[in-house]
Amino acid sequence: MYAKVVFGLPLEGPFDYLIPADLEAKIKPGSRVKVSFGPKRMIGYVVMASAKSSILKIKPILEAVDDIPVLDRNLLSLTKELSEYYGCSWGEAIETAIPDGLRKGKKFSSAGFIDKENRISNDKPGNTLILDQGNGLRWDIYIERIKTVLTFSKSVIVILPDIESVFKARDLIGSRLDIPVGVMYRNQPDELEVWLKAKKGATPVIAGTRSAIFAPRPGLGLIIIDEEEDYGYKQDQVPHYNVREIAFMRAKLENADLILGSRSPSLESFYHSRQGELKYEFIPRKKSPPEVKIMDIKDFPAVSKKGDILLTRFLQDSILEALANHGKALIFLNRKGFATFVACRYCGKALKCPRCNISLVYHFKDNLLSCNYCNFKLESPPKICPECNSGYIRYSGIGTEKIESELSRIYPQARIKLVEIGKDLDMRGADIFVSTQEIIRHKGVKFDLIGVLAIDNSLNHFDFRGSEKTFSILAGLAELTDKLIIIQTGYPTHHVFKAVESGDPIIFYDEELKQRQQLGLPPYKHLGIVKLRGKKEEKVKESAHFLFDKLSKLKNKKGIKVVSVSPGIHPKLRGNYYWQVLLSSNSPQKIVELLKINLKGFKHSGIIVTVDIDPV
DNA sequence: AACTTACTAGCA
DNA sequence: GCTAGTAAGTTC
Repeated sequence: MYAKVVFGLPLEGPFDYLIPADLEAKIKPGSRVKVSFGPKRMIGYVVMASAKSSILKIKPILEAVDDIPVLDRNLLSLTKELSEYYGCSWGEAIETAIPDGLRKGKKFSSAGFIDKENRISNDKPGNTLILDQGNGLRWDIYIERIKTVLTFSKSVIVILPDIESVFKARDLIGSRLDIPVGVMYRNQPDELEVWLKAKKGATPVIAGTRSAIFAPRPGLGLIIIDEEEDYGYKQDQVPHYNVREIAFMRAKLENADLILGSRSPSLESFYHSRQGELKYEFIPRKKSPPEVKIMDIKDFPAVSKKGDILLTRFLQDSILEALANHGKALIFLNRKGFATFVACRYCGKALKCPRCNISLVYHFKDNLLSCNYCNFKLESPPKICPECNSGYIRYSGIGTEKIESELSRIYPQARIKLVEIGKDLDMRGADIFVSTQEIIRHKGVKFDLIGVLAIDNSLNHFDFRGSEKTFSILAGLAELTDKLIIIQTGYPTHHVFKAVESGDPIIFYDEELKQRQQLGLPPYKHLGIVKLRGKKEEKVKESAHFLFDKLSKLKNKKGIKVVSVSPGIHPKLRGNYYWQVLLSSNSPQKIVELLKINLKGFKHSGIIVTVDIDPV
């Protein structure tokens, strides 16, 4: 007998190996094996058994690492589908689906495994999208569905965006259903034990982050993805999978149900619900929505003495009123730091990160300059320009720290607090809170007034998802007050603000879908990005253009549009230069196929090429 | 990816 | 003729 083996390398394979007679009982599809591959010994994964092989110089499998496969049939198929969708090798897909310890060859004991027969559940409501305006009421639906699934002796995976939410979900589900809930995330201290426990079927409900979608739990009946639009659900390394896409695949393979829940679903999921691929449930707001005031900064200037655009008169008065009534106010600004742009007034030279070439942000409290994209920090910022030696360093651009100091100048009587990331929020500790979108993570806090500053940055600054991101932020903020939100903007008629003003999210989704369709963007088209990176700027640029020309000139593009070649969103990041080629198509499969063929012979020295399907 | 082999430009 | 640098090929 022969085994077809793949490796966690960017190599297609599979590679045939001879199964020694004494190992035949142990080696099945999904098994880990030790083999010699080229000059060295490696861990490989059996994907198929075969009675014959066409390879002449065949090597034997040296060792069966485990008694039972690391991946059952469904998970093995899932990794295959992942590799086909995202254009990585099957082996790479397998290695993203198993704990780090197993990749490195750690063994596990098969003691205590029982092959359990799965009962067929006849209660299958189908895949659902919940748009929850009810401040988390969707959790009642989650819990009911989990309860039902458990009565059929089936299991549940609940996916959350971050570890903190995972623990909260564990506590909530655990206490409401009076059951233990397993927790799973990459690099947790007891990762292997948790994985093993799940595989043995010991924890019917597992709460976890992105990677928990690969939990080896048998008899899966339900997958829940909360805050399904979260960008953390997209892996930022190869393979760039999105947990939502994998959840669809896994639910289908395991004949399980999928629930996507959010107060502001992705355009993709909303579109799927419109297409009838997802059932749509809407949970309305419990209380009447807050009053929303859109202040057009063209009509209501918000100019400080120094010329910085800060708070409109109306917002200033509203804060004063809130203070007079002993209320709590929140000032929202999605920019950390004191000054977001530091430059020499004499020669115009801006202080930028040497690795990313992005403006450094000045933090007053710690008296340092830091880069928002890498960990670069400059302690004690220069007083004298490094370029021209003049003493005129100017700080401009507004961050939350600056707002904090500005507020204490305007309201000397008020207690003002900067909301810090990852720390508990003491509502009694201040009258006015200043925060970035971090505040949305704090559940259950309520303000009497929310002022939204410089929101136009997020509307314009990003890619085509700017509106979507902005809407998501504002929907989150709207949950934090029942009274009044004041939004300062230069685009008062924008559909994002119209939707927030009316309290009807559909206004946003309808208009945004219309625009996306007109522009040929997701969810109507799939995008694919070929990213090129390297140490030499000119070489990266050259290679990117070479690839763009090559793809553009192809005769048979199978409905794929070669859209553009451009510098990366961050053209210089952590010492590497980035360029990218953008493709679009109705089918992500076709993009992957085209790139598989055309990147095969594409090798330029010093250039690393990666593919990202459905980038976010 | 990591490694080997083949080839080429630059130099004495 | 030598070598450093790089392009191209291979891994069952």
